[in-house]
Amino acid sequence: MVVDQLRTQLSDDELDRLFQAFADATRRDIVRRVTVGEYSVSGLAALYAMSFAAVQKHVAVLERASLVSKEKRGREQIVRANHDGLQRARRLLDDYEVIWRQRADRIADLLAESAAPEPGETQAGARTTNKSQGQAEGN
Amino acid sequence: MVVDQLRTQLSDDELDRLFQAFADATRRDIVRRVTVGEYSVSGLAALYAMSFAAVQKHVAVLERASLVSKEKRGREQIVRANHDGLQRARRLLDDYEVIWRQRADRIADLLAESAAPEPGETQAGARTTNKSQGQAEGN
DNA sequence: CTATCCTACAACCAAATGGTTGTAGATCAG
DNA sequence: CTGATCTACAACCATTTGGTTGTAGGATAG
Repeated sequence: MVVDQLRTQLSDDELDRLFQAFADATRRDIVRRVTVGEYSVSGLAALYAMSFAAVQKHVAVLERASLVSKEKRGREQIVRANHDGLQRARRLLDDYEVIWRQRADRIADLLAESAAPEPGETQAGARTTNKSQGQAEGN
Repeated sequence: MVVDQLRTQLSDDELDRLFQAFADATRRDIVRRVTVGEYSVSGLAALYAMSFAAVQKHVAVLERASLVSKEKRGREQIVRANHDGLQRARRLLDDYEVIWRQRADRIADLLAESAAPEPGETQAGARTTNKSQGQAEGN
């Protein structure tokens, strides 16, 4: 029951690409727009004060992050939202939320027990007491 | 009723910093860890195969994104999670979700009406019909 | 007091990012 | 066929990012 909150199974690279894709206002705007309607790449490019090639790159970033997909239609390339990517990002943040709440619960438990020094499984290991505390375990 | 889903009122810069902060596996790990327990900066540094200064920079990125905060305790600097930042990120993705669902609803409506060409408020404007479609409006 | 530990910060470097212009291939209109 | 449009991609540039090492200052242990 301890591994359940990380069910999403996204690789580090996928998450890097996902959040990196969101870390730009133009790209967030593109995502919002193609969520509402359909745009060609040039249709999107007309919306922003930058070159066509720049918007093309933004779309490419979103595509690598699985947040949008393109579909050729005649001579245009239609960009549409990929809802799965969005949901995966949400799920990760939800996982953090779950961890946060578990922590709150655990603190409540500790306060309830108040003094029952169950050895070997306390919340220790967090505070860096001093030397030789678990190295490189988490990378 | 159209502005309600963007109640979060986060500036573009804040959102940039927020998502940029999540766009690195080491930083995500730091957030996860300090959500569970308390770590000093050097305690965190001992966990990763990189220099103390590098971890220090990661923590600084998280701090500028309002995802963690530091508190001086003796000669150590304790890093702890800032739940608000996390919640703000979640809320933005939730907003996208709301927009997505509204779009689904609207498509359903259109399919229901099937043919009732209510002028001036159809879903057009999205497809880039051809020339002179709303430029620079969104930036 | 002295040595050690934790932190902060500057300087530097390679690679990635976000933008540009230019060139070239497809597709559509006439 | 010809011209206009939409796209893709290469090359280039400035800035940011993610890492390093080195120096210096404040807090603690002995």
